Amino acid sequence: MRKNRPKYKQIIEAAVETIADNGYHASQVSKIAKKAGVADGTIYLYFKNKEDILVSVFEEKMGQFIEQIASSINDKQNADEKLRTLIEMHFLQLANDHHLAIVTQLELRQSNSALRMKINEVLKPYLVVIDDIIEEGTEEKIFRDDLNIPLVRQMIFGTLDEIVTNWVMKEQRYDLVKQTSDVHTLIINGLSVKEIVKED
Amino acid sequence: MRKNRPKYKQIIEAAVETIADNGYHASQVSKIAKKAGVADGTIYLYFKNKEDILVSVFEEKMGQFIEQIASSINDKQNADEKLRTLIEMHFLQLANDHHLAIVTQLELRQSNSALRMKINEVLKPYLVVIDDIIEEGTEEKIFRDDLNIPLVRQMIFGTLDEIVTNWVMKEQRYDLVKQTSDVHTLIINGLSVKEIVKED
Amino acid sequence: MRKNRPKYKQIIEAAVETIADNGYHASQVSKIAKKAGVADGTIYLYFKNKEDILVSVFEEKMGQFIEQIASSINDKQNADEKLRTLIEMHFLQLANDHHLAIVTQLELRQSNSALRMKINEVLKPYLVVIDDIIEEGTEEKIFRDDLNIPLVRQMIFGTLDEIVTNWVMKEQRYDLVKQTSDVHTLIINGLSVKEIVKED
Amino acid sequence: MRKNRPKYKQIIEAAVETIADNGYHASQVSKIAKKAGVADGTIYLYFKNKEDILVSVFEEKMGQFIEQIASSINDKQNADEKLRTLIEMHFLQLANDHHLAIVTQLELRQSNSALRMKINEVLKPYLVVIDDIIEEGTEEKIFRDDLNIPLVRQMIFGTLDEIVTNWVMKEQRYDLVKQTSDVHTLIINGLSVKEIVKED
DNA sequence: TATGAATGAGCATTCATTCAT
DNA sequence: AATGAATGAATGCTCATTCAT
Repeated sequence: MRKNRPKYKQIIEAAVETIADNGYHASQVSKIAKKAGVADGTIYLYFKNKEDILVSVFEEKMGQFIEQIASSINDKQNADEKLRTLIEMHFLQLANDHHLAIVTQLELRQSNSALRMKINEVLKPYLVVIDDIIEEGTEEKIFRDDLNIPLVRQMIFGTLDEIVTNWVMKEQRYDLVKQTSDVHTLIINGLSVKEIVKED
Repeated sequence: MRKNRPKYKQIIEAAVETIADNGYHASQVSKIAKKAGVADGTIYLYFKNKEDILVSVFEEKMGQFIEQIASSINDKQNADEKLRTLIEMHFLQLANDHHLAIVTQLELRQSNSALRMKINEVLKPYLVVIDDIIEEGTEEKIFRDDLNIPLVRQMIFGTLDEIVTNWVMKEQRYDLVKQTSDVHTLIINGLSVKEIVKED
Repeated sequence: MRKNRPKYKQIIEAAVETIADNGYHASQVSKIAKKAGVADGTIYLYFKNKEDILVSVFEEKMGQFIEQIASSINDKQNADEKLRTLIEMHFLQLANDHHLAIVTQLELRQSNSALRMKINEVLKPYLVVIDDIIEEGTEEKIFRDDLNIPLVRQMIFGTLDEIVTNWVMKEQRYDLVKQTSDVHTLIINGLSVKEIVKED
Repeated sequence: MRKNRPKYKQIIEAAVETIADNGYHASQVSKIAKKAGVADGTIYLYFKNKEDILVSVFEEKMGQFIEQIASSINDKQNADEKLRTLIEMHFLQLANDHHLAIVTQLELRQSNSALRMKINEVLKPYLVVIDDIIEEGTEEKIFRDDLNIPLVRQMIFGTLDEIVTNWVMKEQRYDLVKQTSDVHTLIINGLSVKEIVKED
């Protein structure tokens, strides 16, 4: 299988680096090939075309990303803990791979709609993970039972995504992972003053 | 001032339509010129280059967008009402202008990072409006006083943005404005079950 | 009309020269543009694509070629004279334009089938001219009345074409036009010994 | 000798089929190798390069073609009969091998001039056969004694070639061999009305 | 102001050929 | 003898921008 051959991974890694360093539009196939240490033509033994490289980058990296999160969540006891872990792992993984963060948050968004449709497909399993947590929380009576699940999912994903994008655009100058707790609280409790409510 | 000359607005409108109809990458300067009813060269009497057209589109349209929201908020009594109004107006304006929604949520994101930085500049006044609401809510003791304001702003903006993008990608098949209340509740109260707390 | 603008003809001439000098496959668009003294992009203001340049070369040159022959034939008195004139003009014109001879006899034949179909279309009027002569000769009782016209036309065209091609491949080292009379006699009388018949 | 090894012939046959099915330009070496059931690299154990494959195709096929004609002619009594047989065999063989007809009349002509020079070399023995018939006819006083032999040969070959090419381009929809008699008469007697001559 | 013809830099992809196994 | 993965040179076309009119 082509995906197991060493050059496949070499090219994927080279693509991430090239895009992170030069930006999406300046990442010619020849540049990726050079960084991967293969000939231009070799690229086409492993990928159908340039778009296929980019989709594969996303598939490989996001596949790991999502698996990592899914497995970290597995041994958590309740939806609240799972949500906290999801946030933390989301931040942690991108904080640990600066190249990947730049590529996913900034560069790959410049792709045309066809490519972005494919990227959305790759993201679907992540959205399912989020949906499952919401449902579990509702069953555990930790979350409200009248939640509009797609909407909640969009809130969670939109929040995390925007936070990471801001962090990347601020050139990653602060600690992303440290925000986990605040973000978790915001999503769970919202802006309102709970204590006031409790004191009723 | 160039912005008051009739052709300036003609070109801006032509750009929005062209991008909405053809997509970002298929919107050549010549196509925009044709739709605006001017010669290609004329474009360059009003705009420095193609990027300048796109930034100006965003400035003009977002300027109105933000003003509209800011003025709607003005006569609301408290931060909670203001936030609800902001959400509603955000949704309402994009729901009322399909072209604009496609352009801002999908097409303009395909621009390179340099252009996106400039677009972020244009968005700043909107972010200030959000920040002000958060501060006001804190002062009114409606919101918690330990809120991390940039984080909250990112949550609010990221949530709204993601919701609108999903709606555009689902081809605007459902009523966006009807989601206002749910989104407002989510942001104010989060996912947690308040009633249990109240029943203490 | 684009065909009357001076650059159109410049490019056509440059294409003929370039192909004659470098051969069909080594005639890049950029080379043609350079010889025409225009930018590469200018080519595409006058021609749809590379194939369109080549078809146009053939159309222009063959158009003149055929017209020249047709008009020379006009004032000839009978089919025999017309045939002789056709042969002479066919040879004369190619003998007078070495570049054109190389291009039509050798280089343009390397084009793919799609292009050659179009080239055949351009040749059709020439074939009609030949057919008309054959019919006229039959009516004048100069030619036999049982002639298979398409076959005769193929004989005449095939003969002339093969003779010119041989001459081009022999690097045009002998006088092509001088062959007119021999060729004419061959086509009119064939190989057989007429005198024997006459002696009856 | 390489030509006797079984893979040599396999590759030749695969090349003819591939070219007939896909056209000259779409007949990559890898496609020929696949159809021949050998690895790409194996081709280069039997042929110097791609051009060598094509020349060899022509050599093999034309060798048989010419031999067939030469031997059929052998037992004919006079030049007239020999010429008729040559025409008939030329048509018959191509009519019997549609693949070969397409390859020789259309596809192989798309090769560059260098290859066509080599192909012409292969054809030389055929031209000699034609020359011999002409000379014999002259000696037998069947043909005129003032014939320009190269010219006559070009007429004969050009005529046959053009007729076959037309037949292939008309998708071989009529009976080529049935034309033998007409073509023979045309070449021997030309267009002219013999009876007029006789009346002298 | 306005025009629009002209410019020319930039790049994904194919495929004949090689060579380590 | 045979393989087939790897190579890398080579090119048509687009489109943002300019500038003579």
